[in-house]
Amino acid sequence: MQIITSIDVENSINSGQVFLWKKDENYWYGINGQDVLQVDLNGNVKSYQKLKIDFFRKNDDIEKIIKSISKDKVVKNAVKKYQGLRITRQDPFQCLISFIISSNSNIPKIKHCLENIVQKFGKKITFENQKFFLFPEPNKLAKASINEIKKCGVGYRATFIKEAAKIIASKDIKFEQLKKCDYQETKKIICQIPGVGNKVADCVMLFSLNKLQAVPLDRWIVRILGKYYSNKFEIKTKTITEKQYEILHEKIVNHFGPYAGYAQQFLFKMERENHQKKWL
DNA sequence: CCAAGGCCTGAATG
DNA sequence: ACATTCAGGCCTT
Repeated sequence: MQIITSIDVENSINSGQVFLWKKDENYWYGINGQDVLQVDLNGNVKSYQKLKIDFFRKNDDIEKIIKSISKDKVVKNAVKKYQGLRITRQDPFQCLISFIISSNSNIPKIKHCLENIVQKFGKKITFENQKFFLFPEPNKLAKASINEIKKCGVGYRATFIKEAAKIIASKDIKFEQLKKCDYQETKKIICQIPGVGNKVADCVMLFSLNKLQAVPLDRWIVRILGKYYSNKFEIKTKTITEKQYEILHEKIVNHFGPYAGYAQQFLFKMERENHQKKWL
């Protein structure tokens, strides 16, 4: 099989990983913490803060990863069809808040809420002749009132957001430290944050803390496993308990290997496209 | 350890 | 129209 190592920005942005992104004729623009990224169609990134960040994980050995996860026909097809789809390396705080908001919600609404949050609490800047709002720093959301946060449309998640921001602002949890910890240890720590359960934790770990074996098991992935992998991973109930989540994840990593998170992203993309679900 | 119910909100369904 | 249902879950009982 021929593995193409270039990046498909469109597929990567439109795969449920990020929300504060928009496109004009030539570029994608995205908010990433205190930074704004301008990305051309080849995945070349220009940073507002002039940082050299590897947002699309170009430094990953994608050829090795694709080979590693290509364990069955289903992923192989997804990988082939959505070539160039990459896992992103996001600002952890923004990623955390984004996925706390994501729970029991959907992409258009998550995007809407996050846009309200950056407008209300983020710093306004100009980059490439356009106005952007940066993502608010933890301290800013930690000090905000629950009601102010609620006005962004996040509902009961407002308390989670404030408490999460307080934990990060106070440095009780340090993302830079978590990047050095292993999967299990990291998960145990971030699940202590209110509004963060198994699924949200896996999103934060996969998309911002370099844990490529993290596999967010949302409704879609559970559905996919039931549909294409019923012989390998049997799922009896509609909603899976914490224990079942743990066991299932173990089986998945057993099957797909240490880059299982990549496999998950390809499968997720495939099934959502098949069902013509909306992206950004 | 598991099951059930509640939760903000808005778009989609009937 | 208007009421239900549902959506990238989590938390409490």
